[in-house]
Amino acid sequence: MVEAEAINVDLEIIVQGAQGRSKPELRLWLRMLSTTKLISQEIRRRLRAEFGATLPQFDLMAQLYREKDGLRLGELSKRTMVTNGNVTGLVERLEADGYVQRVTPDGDRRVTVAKLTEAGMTLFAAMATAHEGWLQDMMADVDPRMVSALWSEIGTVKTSANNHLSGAAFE
Amino acid sequence: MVEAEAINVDLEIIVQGAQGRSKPELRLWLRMLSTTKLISQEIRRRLRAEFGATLPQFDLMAQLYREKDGLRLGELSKRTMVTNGNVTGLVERLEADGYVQRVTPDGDRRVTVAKLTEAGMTLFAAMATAHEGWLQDMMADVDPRMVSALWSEIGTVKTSANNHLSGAAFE
DNA sequence: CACGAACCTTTGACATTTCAAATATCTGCT
DNA sequence: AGCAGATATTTGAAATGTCAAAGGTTCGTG
Repeated sequence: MVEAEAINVDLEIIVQGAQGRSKPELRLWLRMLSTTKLISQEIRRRLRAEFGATLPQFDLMAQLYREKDGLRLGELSKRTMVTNGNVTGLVERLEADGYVQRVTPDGDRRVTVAKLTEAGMTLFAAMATAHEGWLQDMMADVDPRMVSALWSEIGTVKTSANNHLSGAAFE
Repeated sequence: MVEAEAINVDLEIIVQGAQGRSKPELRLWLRMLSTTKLISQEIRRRLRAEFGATLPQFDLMAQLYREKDGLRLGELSKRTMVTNGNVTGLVERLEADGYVQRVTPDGDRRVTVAKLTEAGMTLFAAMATAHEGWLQDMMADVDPRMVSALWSEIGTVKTSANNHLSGAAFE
């Protein structure tokens, strides 16, 4: 009944829109958005299926994994691009699951530092390996040179966007 | 105290990670993700500030805007890449606000078709114009040729990802 | 026509998300 | 010491998000 190819084609047409009369920047944006959504959802599915974890949890643990001494919640918030209040809940649940530990340093009692536990490190290491594989798999049909080129070009986009944020640039 | 440039640089370093030893596909993915997050958040802020609307609402209305006869909720779900259950609530709220109308066609009573109201069309038209401008603004520092190139290259990535989804490809 | 399979949407349980307001703590200045 | 302002986190309300299960409805076939 339903074939994979038909689905893919539909998705592309659907998200892009039947008409091609939009400005190039808009077209690019819509394609960036649908592509990251597509890949994100696949990663989400696999994280859930294979590790019982969510993508935000994975992201958060990734930051803690490379800072063995832990990070303040505010730092975590910036690095994961997630709001403060959100980090609170994420860390709470990860702590309940035993993957993260919270400590308030003596020097400054306003601060909470989150750190991976042993179990957290073990779990993350496994997830990270799988995660990297999934990405290589999903990008298998993209020429390595294109991967590099894209990395650099998207950097340009990012810088441009960063320089045109409403709150930034001056003040 | 806090300068915009410093923020931007930090963000880049932070999200990318201090070490550059990951596989190119992973690096590209992280950069795609952080860039779309950055732009999404800016669009979200502006939609909220200028129109009191949310990004998912905008996305949903965009689909309805180009299908004047309306769409079934299942279709909406596919096009917005959002789950069925989620669409239910989104449409409910938009209906409560008077921007969308729900109808069950006579032919098939399982189906619900969502349609923009007059107010919905008016609002969306205004948002769409602004939205397109924001994107041109945020991508102002990207060479038009690069915009085109990116559009096409990201298409390759998308196709590749689509062909390597867990559920797709065969069966 | 009846019944089981397929289809479409909703519901319910949770997790994530944002924003704004509230808490708590620290710092600098007088 | 003491207080205003800056910092850091939590909380609360509302929206969005997923998934799985439940509700209806329609369809094909016996």
